[in-house]
Amino acid sequence: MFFLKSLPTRNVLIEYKKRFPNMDIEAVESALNLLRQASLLERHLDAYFSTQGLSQLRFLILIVLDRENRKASLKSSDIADRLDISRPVMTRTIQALEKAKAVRISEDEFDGRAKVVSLTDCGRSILYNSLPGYYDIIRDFMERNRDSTVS
Amino acid sequence: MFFLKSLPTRNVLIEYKKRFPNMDIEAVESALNLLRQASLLERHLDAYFSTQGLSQLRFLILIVLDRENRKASLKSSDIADRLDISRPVMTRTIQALEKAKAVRISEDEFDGRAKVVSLTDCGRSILYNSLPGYYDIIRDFMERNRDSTVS
DNA sequence: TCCATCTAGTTACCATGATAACTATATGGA
DNA sequence: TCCATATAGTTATCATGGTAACTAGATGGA
Repeated sequence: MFFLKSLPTRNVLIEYKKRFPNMDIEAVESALNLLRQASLLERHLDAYFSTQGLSQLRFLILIVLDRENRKASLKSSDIADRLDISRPVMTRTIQALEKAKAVRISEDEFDGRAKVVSLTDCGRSILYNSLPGYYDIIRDFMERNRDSTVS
Repeated sequence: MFFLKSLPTRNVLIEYKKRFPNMDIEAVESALNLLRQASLLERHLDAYFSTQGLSQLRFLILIVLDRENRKASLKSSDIADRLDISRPVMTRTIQALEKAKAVRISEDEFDGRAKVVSLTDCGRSILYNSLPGYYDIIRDFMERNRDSTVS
């Protein structure tokens, strides 16, 4: 989350550059724009997900499972790796998803330490019901922000 | 924070579009790229800020104060508005900054409810010491990612 | 084979965002 | 003037990210 409603004007950046000459004005402008845009989009998505009983991460877990579930169930740690997220967060989140009947957690038959996660029919409907709204938010957001874009 | 290390390929998106025709493939690609890039940059910045005894938000508060402190001290709620952040978070964060001697909190002379926040010399040095490293991270990041850019 | 080391998952705890509900003060219309 | 309502800040609590340290199981070289 990055906030700063009104980004610094170019003049302000030029002032800072006088004192900190290693600053790259274009890079800073693009970076702040990137951070701000992404934070706004994340807020829209988070608000939407919470109406669906989901969160960013829960949604992504369902997406990953839907994408690769047919070949085999995924180990919890594989999902964590793919999502670039810590294992404790993974544990907590898949337990919440299991409680919501969206995933099934079972023992791995080859590795006694591992758990495998698979999507339930219920989980798949939650995901598929949420996707149209998700795509609408993205389309509207990208449309509205086509101009204030990141280089 | 948006994770998903490897974004969906175009083929995967095309598959989803068959089922969810309201999806705009270009928009989804751009949006996921935007979210991923911003999350990576935020991670770099957060890691850097924590070496400086700062956080994103503490840094931004110092920046806002530095930018506008000369004309008058800022009310806590004005900063919260500018940073688009909730007041409880503001309360907690300026109290932490006060404890670190980076800001001074005093009563507003016109409004008995309000508090005004101003940058201390110590706070200004913390900020100015952190800026060169901050600009370096941004420059390097934007350089490395000039190609994988957001439309 | 056996032990050192690695890995999967969990637990405990911290950081930092949010909202709801509270207190104290300000403000404006009857 | 006085009271209803609005606003500033705080407190309590939740959500969701992280790391450190733990348990249990896997693995590979002496």
